[in-house]
Amino acid sequence: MTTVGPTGDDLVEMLAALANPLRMRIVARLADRRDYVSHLAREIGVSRPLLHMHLRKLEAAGLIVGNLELSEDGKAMKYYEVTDFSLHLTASALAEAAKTLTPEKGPGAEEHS
Amino acid sequence: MTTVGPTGDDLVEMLAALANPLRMRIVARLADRRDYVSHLAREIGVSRPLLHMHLRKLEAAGLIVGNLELSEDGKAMKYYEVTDFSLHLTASALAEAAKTLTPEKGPGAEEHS
DNA sequence: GCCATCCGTAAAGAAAATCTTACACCTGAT
DNA sequence: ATCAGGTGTAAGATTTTCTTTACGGATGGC
Repeated sequence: MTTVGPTGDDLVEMLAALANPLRMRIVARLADRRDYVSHLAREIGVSRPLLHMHLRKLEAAGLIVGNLELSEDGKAMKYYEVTDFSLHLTASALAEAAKTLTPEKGPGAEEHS
Repeated sequence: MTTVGPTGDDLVEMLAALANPLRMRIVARLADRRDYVSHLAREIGVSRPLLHMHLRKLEAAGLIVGNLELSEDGKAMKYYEVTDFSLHLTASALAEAAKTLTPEKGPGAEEHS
């Protein structure tokens, strides 16, 4: 059985994206229905710049996707929606992912010539 | 179907604990076999105080547990091992968890008497 | 006594994440 | 022209997380 899943680094990024109350709420809202930035900001009660930042992080992790659309009255609106992610986290799954983590930036242990 | 799972806040804590390369490696090691602090620190190549801090975070999240034991030669050694956690992360699972998140510390929206 | 192993923590510095405020741009309606 | 609504981003203050360095205490063997 080789489910492959995301690399260790990608997994860390996804987990980091979800490990925040505000972002968890954002995902929850978008899971119910897609929405555009300004409206979502009002719904959740956050400033637009702040929401923008969190959306970027969620999108970078591949948990949501946004695309710019034009409303009938010509306004440019960016709609976000969740992707079909599904992560099963167990100790062994983590062990598997850990194998593909970028090696830590050590103090440059000298490689002999 | 009511799988209940952890509360939103607990889930955030667990995800935050796992969303770190070093801690992911720690869990990976402990998933293979339990170990005590000093040895684990040498294996992973980290200072003991640093490892200690990460272990605390993982334990606080309920992902690992440690207990102090006495080796034959009388040394006190703290052994850590992983717990049987299992988290299934999907958009709807997140939406469910988000319902039990602690309300944000708002600027104290006045409660009318 | 002195050294080696184990345990822990406190204090201070470096780095990263979070949040606010302010700005700039575009479109349609008044 | 001005306003209302949408978009985005940049700079700075604040907070949290990560990391190092320096301590302290306990045990057993030389």
